[in-house]
Amino acid sequence: MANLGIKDIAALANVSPATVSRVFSAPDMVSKKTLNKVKKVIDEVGYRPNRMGASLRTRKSGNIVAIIPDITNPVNAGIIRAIEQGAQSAGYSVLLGDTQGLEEREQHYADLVSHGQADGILLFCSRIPFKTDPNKSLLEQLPPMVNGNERIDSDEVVQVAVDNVAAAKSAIDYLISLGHKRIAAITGPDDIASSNERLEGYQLALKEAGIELDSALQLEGDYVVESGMDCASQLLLLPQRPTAIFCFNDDMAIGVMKFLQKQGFVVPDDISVMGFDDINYAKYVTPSLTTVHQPLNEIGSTCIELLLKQLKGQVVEPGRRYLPFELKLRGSTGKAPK
Amino acid sequence: MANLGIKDIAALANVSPATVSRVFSAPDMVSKKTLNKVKKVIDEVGYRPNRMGASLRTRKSGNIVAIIPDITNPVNAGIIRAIEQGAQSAGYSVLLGDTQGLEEREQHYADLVSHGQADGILLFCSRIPFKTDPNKSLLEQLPPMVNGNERIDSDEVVQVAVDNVAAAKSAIDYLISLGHKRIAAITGPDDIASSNERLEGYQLALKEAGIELDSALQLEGDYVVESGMDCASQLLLLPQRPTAIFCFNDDMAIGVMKFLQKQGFVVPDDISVMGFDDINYAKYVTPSLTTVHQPLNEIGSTCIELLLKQLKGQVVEPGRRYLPFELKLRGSTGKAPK
DNA sequence: TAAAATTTTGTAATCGATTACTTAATTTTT
DNA sequence: AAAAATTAAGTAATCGATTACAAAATTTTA
Repeated sequence: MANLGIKDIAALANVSPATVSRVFSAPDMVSKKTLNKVKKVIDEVGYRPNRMGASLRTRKSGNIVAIIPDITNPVNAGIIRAIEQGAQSAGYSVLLGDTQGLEEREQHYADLVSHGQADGILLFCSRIPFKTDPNKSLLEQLPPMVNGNERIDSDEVVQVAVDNVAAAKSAIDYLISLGHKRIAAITGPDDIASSNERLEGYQLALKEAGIELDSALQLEGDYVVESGMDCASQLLLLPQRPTAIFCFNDDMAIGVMKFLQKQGFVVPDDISVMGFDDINYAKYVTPSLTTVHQPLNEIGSTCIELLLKQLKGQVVEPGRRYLPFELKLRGSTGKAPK
Repeated sequence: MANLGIKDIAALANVSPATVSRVFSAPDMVSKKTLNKVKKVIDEVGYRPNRMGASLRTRKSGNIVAIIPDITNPVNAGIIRAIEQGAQSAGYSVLLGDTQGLEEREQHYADLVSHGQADGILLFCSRIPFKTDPNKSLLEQLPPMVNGNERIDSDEVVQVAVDNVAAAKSAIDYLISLGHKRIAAITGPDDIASSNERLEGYQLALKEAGIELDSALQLEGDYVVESGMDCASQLLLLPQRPTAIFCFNDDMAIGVMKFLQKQGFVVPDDISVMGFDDINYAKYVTPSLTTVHQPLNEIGSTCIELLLKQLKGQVVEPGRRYLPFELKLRGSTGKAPK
């Protein structure tokens, strides 16, 4: 069964191709009688309009591409799920661009737009994957795009995220309120904007509380469990150990706890541990992990909403939009030991 | 800057559109001299060939669609990552079809193929999302497709998975070897084929060991942590408690452990707990979780490989391909108490 | 009921590439 | 150096829809 095209349907129903097209795109422009006639033919032969044909003419692919560093990261997966949902109900499909953090791949996926294979970009990385002309304003060079969860250093980009500075600060404020003074931070890689923002919040909170910064308490991790373990072991070797460790994601916090426990420390009695993200398993480790909750669903749905707006031709004010974080106080943090 | 098309490039370079086309698709069919001439124009004006135009003509979209019940499930995410990798390096893009388990959505995504928006399907569900004509053979009605990780009841479909029967059986064999006789199973929803297969393996192992099946020890869960907790509480109410609990995924096993511990039981001294999947966090819960490892990367890469083969026009023998599972013996299982 | 207004349908150009086929240019053979 | 063989380039049809515009049919108005 060679696939039938709009012209075949038109012939079978004794109408013009234009009419068949209108049956789909503007059914109330065609009379009841012909509408039924055409519809009948359509489902008799099982006709499906070819999207490539339409896309070529309309210059809309109906796809958006989501560029993310790693889909196995539960934070990203949660966001993507919400995006997929929103896109689907607006008639869009989502192209998954898992980059493994490689710039080359970020560009590859961004290029889908210039090839007409996608109409817009949801970007979860901290660099702009285009060669841009520094003479012109960014705004007029970018395709419809929303930057989510990460930070791009430009106020001409539409951005959606949690206020990482404020979130980290409020995490540290909480630890300080428990009496902690020696508070370590295990950061993410230093080319990740959100990690740097969290670091800023950490330092801000300590300064405000009049606690001196100690660079020995600031370690760079890479967001995986093992790296939490490594950093924890370094911290334990310090002449003056921290009484609390704030990790910039939950995975590292889990690694820290695991390592401390292996060494015979009791969390939180000896050392408090705090994470960031509030992944599902944070509740179920032992002790349950105190952490900063990120509203993944809301992040995802806001991103897609703002992108869809742009795709409809509406103007979206560039700049950052902050979504509310929430401290989840659980079992891994407690009063500072004296 | 209105976007330039192949004709514009041809005009600028003083060649025919055919030649420009060949610069991309068959560069060694064009002479060095013209090749350079055309290439120069191409990157002077930043020309990007429009994929819709090409797709329309070639009837290949360059997309494949991955239909999965839930991207936030780490098992699915791991598989998808491998798929994305393989697809990308073969020049394909992946459309993400997260269905939330809804048949309607499965169909929606499968339809992308009949609309020419995707060339093939990677299906991780246990039903075929097409209306099929029972008179003809399935084989000739299906588009290029691979069914992964789940089971479809037809030997005309290309399938890739772990042998769930054997995997579950060997899990139970192991528990039996530790002296357990009262072994509970917490299954997945009963419309999930893989769950039913695991159940089969469970029952098979018990029978072979001459242990009588006890329907009170077989509870249906739904693969989330809370459901593990619920089922655990039911099992504890039994007059004769199990000494080991085999959960059909790790999340439920984590829930079971958490609940048992809350009730003051010691895992594994009082009750052993075993999971299935070997998600990343299985290693990091306390005690670490004994489970059945699924080779996510290999599942994903095998799926995409078999699909790409079909897309290249090669014939792929339908039927199941089993990938090796592995028992991960960790801290949550131990000798049966006497 | 004829004219005007409105609704419905049709015609044909168009989107941007690919490719079978033809023609032109170049190289090889004799 | 002419003929044959090979390589390079061009011509024009084609993929399947959409849509501006024109024409026909229908309804409303006077």
